[in-house]
Amino acid sequence: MTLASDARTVQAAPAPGPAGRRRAGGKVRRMPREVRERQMLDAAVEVFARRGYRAASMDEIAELAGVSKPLVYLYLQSKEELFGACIRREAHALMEAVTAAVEPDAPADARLWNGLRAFFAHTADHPDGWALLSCQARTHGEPFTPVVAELRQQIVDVVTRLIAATCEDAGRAGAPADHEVSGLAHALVGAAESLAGWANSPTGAQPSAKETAATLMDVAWVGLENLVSGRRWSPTAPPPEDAP
Amino acid sequence: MTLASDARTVQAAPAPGPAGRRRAGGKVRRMPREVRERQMLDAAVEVFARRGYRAASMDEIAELAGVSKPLVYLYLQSKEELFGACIRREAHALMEAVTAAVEPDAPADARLWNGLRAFFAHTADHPDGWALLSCQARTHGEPFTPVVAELRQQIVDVVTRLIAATCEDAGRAGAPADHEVSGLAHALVGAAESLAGWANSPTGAQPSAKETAATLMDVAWVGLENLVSGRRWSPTAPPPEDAP
Amino acid sequence: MTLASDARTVQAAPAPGPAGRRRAGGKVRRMPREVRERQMLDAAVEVFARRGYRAASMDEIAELAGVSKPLVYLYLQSKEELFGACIRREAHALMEAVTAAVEPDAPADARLWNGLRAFFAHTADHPDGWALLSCQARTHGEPFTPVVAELRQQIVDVVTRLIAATCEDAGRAGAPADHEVSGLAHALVGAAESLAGWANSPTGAQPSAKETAATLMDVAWVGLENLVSGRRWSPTAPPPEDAP
Amino acid sequence: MTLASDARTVQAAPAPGPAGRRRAGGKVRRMPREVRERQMLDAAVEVFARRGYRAASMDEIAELAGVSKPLVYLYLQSKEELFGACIRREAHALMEAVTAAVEPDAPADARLWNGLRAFFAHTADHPDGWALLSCQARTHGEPFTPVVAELRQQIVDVVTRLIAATCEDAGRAGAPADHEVSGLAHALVGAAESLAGWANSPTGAQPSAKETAATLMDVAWVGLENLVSGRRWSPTAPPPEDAP
DNA sequence: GATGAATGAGAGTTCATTCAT
DNA sequence: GATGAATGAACTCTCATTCAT
Repeated sequence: MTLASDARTVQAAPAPGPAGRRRAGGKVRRMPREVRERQMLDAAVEVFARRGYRAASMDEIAELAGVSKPLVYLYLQSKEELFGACIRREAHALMEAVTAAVEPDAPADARLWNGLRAFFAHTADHPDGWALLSCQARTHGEPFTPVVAELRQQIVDVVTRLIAATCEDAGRAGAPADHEVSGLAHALVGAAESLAGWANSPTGAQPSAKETAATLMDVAWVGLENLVSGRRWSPTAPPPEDAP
Repeated sequence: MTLASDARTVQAAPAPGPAGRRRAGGKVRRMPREVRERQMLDAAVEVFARRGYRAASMDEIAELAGVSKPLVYLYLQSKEELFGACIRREAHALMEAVTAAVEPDAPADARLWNGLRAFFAHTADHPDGWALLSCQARTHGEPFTPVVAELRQQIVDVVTRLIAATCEDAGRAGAPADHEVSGLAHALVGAAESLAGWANSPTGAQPSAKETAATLMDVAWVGLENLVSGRRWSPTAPPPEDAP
Repeated sequence: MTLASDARTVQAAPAPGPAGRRRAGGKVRRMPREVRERQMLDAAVEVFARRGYRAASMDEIAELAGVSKPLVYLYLQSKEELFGACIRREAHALMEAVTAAVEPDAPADARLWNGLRAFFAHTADHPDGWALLSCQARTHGEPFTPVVAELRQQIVDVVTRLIAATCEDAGRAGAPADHEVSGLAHALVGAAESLAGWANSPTGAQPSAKETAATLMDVAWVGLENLVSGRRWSPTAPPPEDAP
Repeated sequence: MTLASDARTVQAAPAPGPAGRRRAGGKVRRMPREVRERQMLDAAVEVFARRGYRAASMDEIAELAGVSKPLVYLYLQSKEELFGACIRREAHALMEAVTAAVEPDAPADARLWNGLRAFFAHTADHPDGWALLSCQARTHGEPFTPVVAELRQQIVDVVTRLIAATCEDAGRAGAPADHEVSGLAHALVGAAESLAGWANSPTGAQPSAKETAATLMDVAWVGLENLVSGRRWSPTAPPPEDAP
């Protein structure tokens, strides 16, 4: 699992290198471009997550990255491009983490289980990246909305495929319709998102990724199995049909 | 059910009223403060939802509300207060809608079912309000985040109580621990939120509130029942314990 | 002769008005939009003339106009639009001044004479405006170049018509070809421009517009008459034909 | 006639030279300083002419010259110095071209004629240099204005001497006063400048240097002769003395 | 000698906010 | 009560210029 964003470098103590490469003040200068760029992306993800796209200022990003603003522009062109680069990197990292954890030949429930664990583990490790993908993604009106929406859709698609696979593992009778599967996928992803936020929130029990995944599996898997085998919940005493 | 935001007034042709209340130019003046304020809030919700908090401009809000900018400030103090007022109004309306639909004495599944239906119906009817609550409000580290967090907590609490009630309806054996209940509640709320967004998204099947609620009930209720009776999912072939 | 730019207001002491309209500091606020706009244009013409388009800063313009920068943007949109407005105003004023001085029914030489006097008088009175038209106009690469070029062309066209009229007043024989007339017009305008600059330059005799016009008439009119009647200068001892 | 700017080197494929002076990459290194400097000046003249002083960027100049930016600074100190060097080189080249064409012992009209032809030929051959001298340099109140002003004064002085010589060739009667001569010289130079711009402009007849010079001689020489012999134009019906 | 890496300073532009009528 | 006039502060972005290798 090679995740670009694993190599966080913000504020990280740089490799000392030979004596003389440090200034008296301790600030290392003249890093290779690749390293600087990663530092900037790290800082940008953090600031974008904390403030939102509009409220984030390039000044703050540059300062957090430990470079001057013009350098950010030199390497990453504009605020919009910078944001796009952040989104792409974080989405890619998350997808990598999840797909790497899912063995294609395992049974459906094992795949879901492993995928969920990887998802919760990754979002717990990269809360800022997850904040970017889950919150900023839905903000309307900004020029990058389509990009984010597409990356989010990729995640939903993976889950959709998982559920569809589950259906195929089971018998055919009463299999849910396509739009039901789609709805389920969104429900599952939403539940996972919410749990990720809850698990990472400072208040509360701070459960591990495994516990969180188990909680979700407990409630979702049986429900899924039920659904797949055609059983549905129905109101025992059907409510009056007044509401939409 | 008296929801403030039901009485949308943006751009609506005002009731003419007695002669003399209109100017020659056709613009109605001297509306009662309450009405003006609602107009402003309606406009603000729309603009905030469309653009996001930072990108929304007071100019656009004032223009959409049909009033001058200083009046907006006279009534609502500042952009931040205005946003807070929007959030409070929309949150209150949503809570009202949901709680009004839940009969306290009904069985647990009926309460959940009715609550979900009301939730999906309301969010579908007030997409701007829902966009505010679900997206814009979470983004910013700004001072209104607590308001939204509180609303969300209220909803989670309601659901938590529902689940707890379900547990009590069932026997005691294997009842989930408190933190499990909490996690379940968050999962359920997240699933509902995600479904609401999906159901309202322009792409896709545009299911009715009832269908959406059914989708969620199908997967969640059986899972809940299972959980309540102490059954858990567990990996049939336990994966190697390498991950957290 | 009603020239917009005659009513210069930069730094002008504003009409006092009733007591109480001045602040203690003496700065008058809340002028009608029209007045403020003229102030800004005056300041902009001065700064653009002094620094050139690119080197002129909106800060300096705003300060010279005695207003804040946002007001300049509120009224005049952008630097480019502001420059365009300056060019248009100054070109219009110059054209007005010249055409107003030329009686259409007068003989050709009288028209040229009066036109030149008006030209020199106006450029002497509005050196900044003239600097804008004559210098900035030729700067390449800027987005407004076509506009300035067109306005400059209008001036050349007026002179061209004057010369053509002179030709018609004279007999037909040996009348100069069209492209010769065009060249003459450019030569005359260039001479006038140069004289205007010389007449306004701090060094030297500071001749009046009338004297300047006389100097130009002395050399140009006889030349013109000669040309019109078909006489040309030719090298008495023709130089070897090696040069282009 | 040795004009520095004749040896244009921009983008020119350098003479290969002995093996070993090229790198593997094909880029020639270690050119003699003189050559490098000329390349830079050529590039700078082109970019300054195209964009104007302020809009020209050192990046673009360095790139066009095919060298790195620090090298430009090493050789030419600063943007301002670089611009000054361009102006000086182009001004020197123009003066050389004109003075080389004027035989000191020829009669006055021949000297004027040859000088004008050389002027128009040179400006036509070096449009960028001429653009620099005629437009960019006048605009700015910056420190290189004196350089251009001095060049211009040199030209005016030459013309002034020509006119004075013409006066001496003719009789003394009615010879123009000194300030008249000065004015005439400015008018002539301005006319020539304007014609140079017109002759080089993309629109229009694109006349040759000889034709352009002839056009100017036709109108100016007779005027000069007239003036020298004391004849003046005067309004046949003197206009009312209302204007300055 | 030549250059990739880096920046201080300042540009145009926008916006929430407040007077003074 | 309602508004046209006005601004301080901040933002994105660019550029001439210099190190350190």
